[in-house]
Amino acid sequence: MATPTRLASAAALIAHPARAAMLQALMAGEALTAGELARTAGIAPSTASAHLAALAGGALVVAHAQGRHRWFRLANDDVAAILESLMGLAELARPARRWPHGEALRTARTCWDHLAGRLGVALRQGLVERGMLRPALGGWEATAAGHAWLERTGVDVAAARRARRFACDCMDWSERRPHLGGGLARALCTLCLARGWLRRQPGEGLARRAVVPTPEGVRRLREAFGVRVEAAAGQAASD
Amino acid sequence: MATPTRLASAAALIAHPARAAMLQALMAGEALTAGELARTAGIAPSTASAHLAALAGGALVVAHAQGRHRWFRLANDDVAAILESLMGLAELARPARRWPHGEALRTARTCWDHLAGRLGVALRQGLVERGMLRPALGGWEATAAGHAWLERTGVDVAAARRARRFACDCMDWSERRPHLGGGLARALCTLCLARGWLRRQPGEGLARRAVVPTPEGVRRLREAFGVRVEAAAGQAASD
DNA sequence: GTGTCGTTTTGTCCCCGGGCGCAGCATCCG
DNA sequence: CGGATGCTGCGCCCGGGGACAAAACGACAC
Repeated sequence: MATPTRLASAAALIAHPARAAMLQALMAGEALTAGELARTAGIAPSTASAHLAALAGGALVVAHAQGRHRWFRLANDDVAAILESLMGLAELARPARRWPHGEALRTARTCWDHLAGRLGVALRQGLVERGMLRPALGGWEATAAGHAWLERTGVDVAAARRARRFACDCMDWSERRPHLGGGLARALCTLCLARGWLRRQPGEGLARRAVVPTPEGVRRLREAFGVRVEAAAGQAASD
Repeated sequence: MATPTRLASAAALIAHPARAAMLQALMAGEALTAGELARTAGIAPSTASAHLAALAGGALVVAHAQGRHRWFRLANDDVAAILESLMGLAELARPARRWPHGEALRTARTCWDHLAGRLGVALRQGLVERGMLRPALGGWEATAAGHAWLERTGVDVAAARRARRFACDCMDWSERRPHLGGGLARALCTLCLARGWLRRQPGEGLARRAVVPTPEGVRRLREAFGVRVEAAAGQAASD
C-alpha cells in the first residue's frame, strides 16, 4: 500500500483549487511572494502560508527568503512539465467547445521558462523548417547553420548548452502540438522579453502567463523567426 | 478561475488513495474488473463503482462491458506517462533511503504496455549500444541493421510502426533513467510474455506490475538483447 | 525605539467527501 | 425458472481537511 498512497499524496498537492491556482501563477516562471500568491488564489494569507508549506514539503516549489518577503517559484522544469500534462489531461476529459481562458493566453504565453501557445508552436515549426534544428537524442540539436544564426540573432547559445537539455519537445496544452522546451527555448524567451518584443501581462493568476507582442515584436518575430503573430488584440483571461 | 479549477479536478482524480491504488493496478496494462479493483483498493464494491465512474468521467480509464463484468483499463499511454511522472515526483519529494516496494518490482515490471525497471533500462541501453536504434524526431527509429535483426528475433515490427510513436524514451520512476516506450517497446514486451521469457506476478495492486524472468528468459534475454537479469529471487512487493 | 508590513503559528469552527449496507437490475448457470 | 454472481444507485453517517481571525514574530523605515 506504500506506493499508491505516495502517488495519491503527490497528486493531492495539485488537487486543491487554491494550490492549483498558485501553481498556475508560478507557471509564468517568475518567483512570487506569499502575499501575491494568496491574493491570486483568493484566500487569506494564513491559509496560503499553510498551502505553500505543503507545496514546499512536496518539492513542488522552492522558497527563498529575502528580507521580510518569501519568494516562491516552481522547483524545476519537471514540475512544470507535469503540470502542463495534467492541464492537457483536463482538456482531454472535457474538451471545451469554447475556449474559456481568453485569447491572449492561447496566442502566446509562457510555460515555466519558455514560450507556449500559438507563438511557441510556430516558433518551433519555424526553426525546424528553416533547418536550424535537427533531431537528436531525446530532443533537438542546432545545425551548424542554426548555431551561427542563433548567435547572430543574439541568443545566448552557450547558456542554452549548459542546460540539462538543449532543446526538446514539450506538449502544448492549448494547441495539442509540441512547442520547444529546454535551454534554447529558455534563451529565446529571455531574449524576446529583454528586447521588448514581448511584454508580460500585468494580471494575476493564470493571466500572468500571457505575453503580448509589442508592435516592434510583431515585426521582429516575423523577420527573425518567420513567425506571424497578431499584435495585442485578444482580451486577457478574466482569471 | 476556470483553468486552475480544471487542473485541480484532474489531479483530484489521482489524489485519492483508493483511486490511486486502482490506477496503480491498471498500470500493469491489463484490463481488470470492477470487483478486482475494489479488492485491490480494499474498499466495498459500491464505493469502487463510484470511484471508477469518476475515473471514467475524467477520461483516465475506459470501461468495456462484457456479460456481467465490466472491464476497466487505462485510457491511453498519455495517462500512463502522467502517472509515472507523478510517481517520480513523489519519489523525489521523499527519497526513500530503503526501497520499500519489493525487489521484484525494481528488477522488472511493466509500465502500461511496455517493460520498465532495471530490465527496461538495460533493454534500451542494449539496443542503442548495439546500433539497433538511432535518434529520430522525438524518439528513436530502427537502423537498417536493427530492423532486420528485430524481425529475425520475432518482433512484430510492422505493428510497432503503426503505433503513434515507434520508440521513445519514458522516464523510469525507480531507476531515474529512461527506458523504452512506444510501439516497439510494446511489441518487445508482448514478445517476452508470449514466449514465456517473462511471467506476470499473480499478486494484486502494485505487485501486479512485476514480471519475473523464467530460467529460459534469463538465457534468452542475455543472448538476444545482451541483458543480464537475475532469475526470480526477490520477494514480491507486499502491496 | 516605535510603527508598519509581510509571514507564520495557533485555535476554532464548519462543511462535504467518502465510507458502507441495502436494494435493484442484469447476467450466467443448472 | 430459481439461485448465485457482478455491478450500480440510494441513503445515512462520520471524520478530517481547510477556512478565517487573532496573535506572535521578524524585518525594514524613520
